[in-house]
Amino acid sequence: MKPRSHQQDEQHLTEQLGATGLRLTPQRQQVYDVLLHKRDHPTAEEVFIRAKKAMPEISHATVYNCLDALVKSGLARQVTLDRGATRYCPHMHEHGHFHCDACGTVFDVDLPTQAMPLPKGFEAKHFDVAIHGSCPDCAKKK
Amino acid sequence: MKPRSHQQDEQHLTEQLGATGLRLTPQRQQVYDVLLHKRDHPTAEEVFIRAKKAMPEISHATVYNCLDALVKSGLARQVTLDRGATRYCPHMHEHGHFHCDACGTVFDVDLPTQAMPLPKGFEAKHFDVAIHGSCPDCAKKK
DNA sequence: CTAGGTGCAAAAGGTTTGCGGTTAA
DNA sequence: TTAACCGCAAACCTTTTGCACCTAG
Repeated sequence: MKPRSHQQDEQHLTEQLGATGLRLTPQRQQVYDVLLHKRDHPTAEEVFIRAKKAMPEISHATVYNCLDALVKSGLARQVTLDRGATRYCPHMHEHGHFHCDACGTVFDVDLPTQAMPLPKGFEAKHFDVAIHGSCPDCAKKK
Repeated sequence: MKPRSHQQDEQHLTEQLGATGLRLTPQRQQVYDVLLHKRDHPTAEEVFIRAKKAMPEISHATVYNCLDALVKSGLARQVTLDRGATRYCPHMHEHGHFHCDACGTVFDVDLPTQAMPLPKGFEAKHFDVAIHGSCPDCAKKK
């Protein structure tokens, strides 16, 4: 995956929102920037905290609204790893998430989901794969 | 997978709880019965409602406690399909869940998780695979 | 006797909603 | 002008916790 330039990100954001009938607002731009800047699968609360640094008046409700707008526009994805808060990921191609039980880090992993055989008649639209275990660093330390 | 008889289920329950240092109580037995009886991946609330029919004095807290006990003893599994309530499944071999977006039904599906290639150094303990799409019936109706 | 289990009610996350006010097309 | 959006606060839903009582080992 080739990284997009900042300008391209900006344009992509406007286009994708527009195609969904949504406006580009400073808040949505800010929330998207937060997601792109550090791709560590933050929760809505973490996005809120980071966005608040650049935009102190932003509210929880707006962060949720913006994240929803990004998800609806195909610019971000919700990631559910456990019963805790939903995490967000701006990495849009089909992939899974590896969660290290020891250090808590979430890694993006490519997975051959097309190769997963389903019983006859089932039509899959989206695979949500969460893998729990130890990341290389933590596996070594054990 | 060959189904266990009622008596075998009972014995299995006692053994597995015992091995985890937990007691067999009427409530835990009841909750386990609910899970075994209709394997439709109920939420804790649904388990509560069903258990309450046979045991009207049972409480929410106890249902959560019992479900935890079953999970800890390896008799049931938590299933997370969306941001909604956690579902429970007494089907213990490694498998995934197919969620039909149209009718809401959850299907157990066998998956070759061993075949999923992970980057070097990662050690997987558990795969949590949720697939969203249309089940055969709903796919036909479209 | 004492550790574990139960039921109740209150609290604790995480997320959504209602509403008055603001802004962009 | 009007539909979309914002911020705030309250509501909501799911799950956890504190506590008094009970029961099995």
